[in-house]
Amino acid sequence: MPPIPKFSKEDILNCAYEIVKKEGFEGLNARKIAKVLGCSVQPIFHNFTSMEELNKEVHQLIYHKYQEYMLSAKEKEDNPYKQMGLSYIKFASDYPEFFKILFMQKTNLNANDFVMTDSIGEDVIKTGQMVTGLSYEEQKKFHVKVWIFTHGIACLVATKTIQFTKEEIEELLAKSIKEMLIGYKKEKKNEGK
Amino acid sequence: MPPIPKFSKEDILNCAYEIVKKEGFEGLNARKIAKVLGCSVQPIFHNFTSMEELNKEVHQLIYHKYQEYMLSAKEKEDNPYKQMGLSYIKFASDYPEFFKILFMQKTNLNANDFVMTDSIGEDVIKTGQMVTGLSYEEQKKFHVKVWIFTHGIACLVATKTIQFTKEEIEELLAKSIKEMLIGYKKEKKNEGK
DNA sequence: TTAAAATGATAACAAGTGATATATAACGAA
DNA sequence: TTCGTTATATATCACTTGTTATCATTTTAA
Repeated sequence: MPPIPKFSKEDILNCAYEIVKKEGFEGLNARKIAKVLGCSVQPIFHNFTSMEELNKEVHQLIYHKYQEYMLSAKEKEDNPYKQMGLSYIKFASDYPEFFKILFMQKTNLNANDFVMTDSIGEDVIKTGQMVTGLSYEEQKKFHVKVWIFTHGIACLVATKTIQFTKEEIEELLAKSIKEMLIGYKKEKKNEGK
Repeated sequence: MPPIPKFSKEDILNCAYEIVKKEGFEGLNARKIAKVLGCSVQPIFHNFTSMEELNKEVHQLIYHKYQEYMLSAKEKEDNPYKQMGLSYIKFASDYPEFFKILFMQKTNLNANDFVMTDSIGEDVIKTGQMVTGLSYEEQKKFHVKVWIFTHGIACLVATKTIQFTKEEIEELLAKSIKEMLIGYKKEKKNEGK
């Protein structure tokens, strides 16, 4: 009995997602979605009870995109630990607005979602151990330092403060981690004395 | 002939500064300033041609506050290079909203203001050399890595993703830089071979 | 063909914000 | 004291954005 919908919930979500990708949530509002889709605001408020609800669903899409990047890295044959850092930075480079939303605008909330927390699962530490040869506890400590460094690069990339090529970043990260590991081991040895 | 002004330009600027300190520019508008000062919006638009102009002046105050932190570090007797990193992080901790405004929200503009650029003056490199004993060119390269790490911590502090004590941060930074330096030197030696 | 159902367009309301027109009052020079 | 100057309050306009009321239209079961 009802007419065939012209604008599905998915259409609207995708449209909103693209807007946020370019302009962040600041650039998102009901009328802009409508304009891009070529409709009125009605289909939006038909499919979502409020803009807040729509924002939440877009936020989930963004988080899924992030997870996609990190999962693909984890599954790589060649040094998945290193790949995760590179993926984190690549995400910041490919989707700077998303990166800012997820990791640069929080104040208190969602501490659980942080890369440090959600990437520090047993498997990540073990993956790291394969590279470093450190004990589990040592790897945990070292991991924090590596992630701080990686996060630093990613933040600079997301804000376009530095504009390194993929190759430059790869070299910078690889070299730095290597050096950090050498220093870490050396200092550990000294402590033992 | 004119009545004595009740609300000076300075009053208004200070009030705006305090609001931005707590809530960022998102929380700043003419009516809120007026409410806090206990006046109408007239004194504001009397002293400033537009909110945009007021925002710019607040932005300058914020940048001055940042410079204050960095200058005080530079002047310290004890390891000014290390103090600069700590000051950068302390600024992020004391004024998270200011830090976000200056270093976490840029897209293209103000690349000149970046810590990497404006802290990489000759004196900073030389200050660093006193600690590391590296050559000028080497110190420059090493400096970038140290600042990326420092920036990483500062970003995490500003977003309250990590809530380390001053002592924990001091130890983390000092240890990490020490390790990075050891690794850097070691790798340099290997390259020489 | 008709009617129920609900999609979508139009228009409008409400709240928030920048900005301004107007009136008032304070202040000091004359 | 009077008057010109101008700081301030009040009220208002303009615009943006979330949201909704109203109505026309579409679609299909009967």
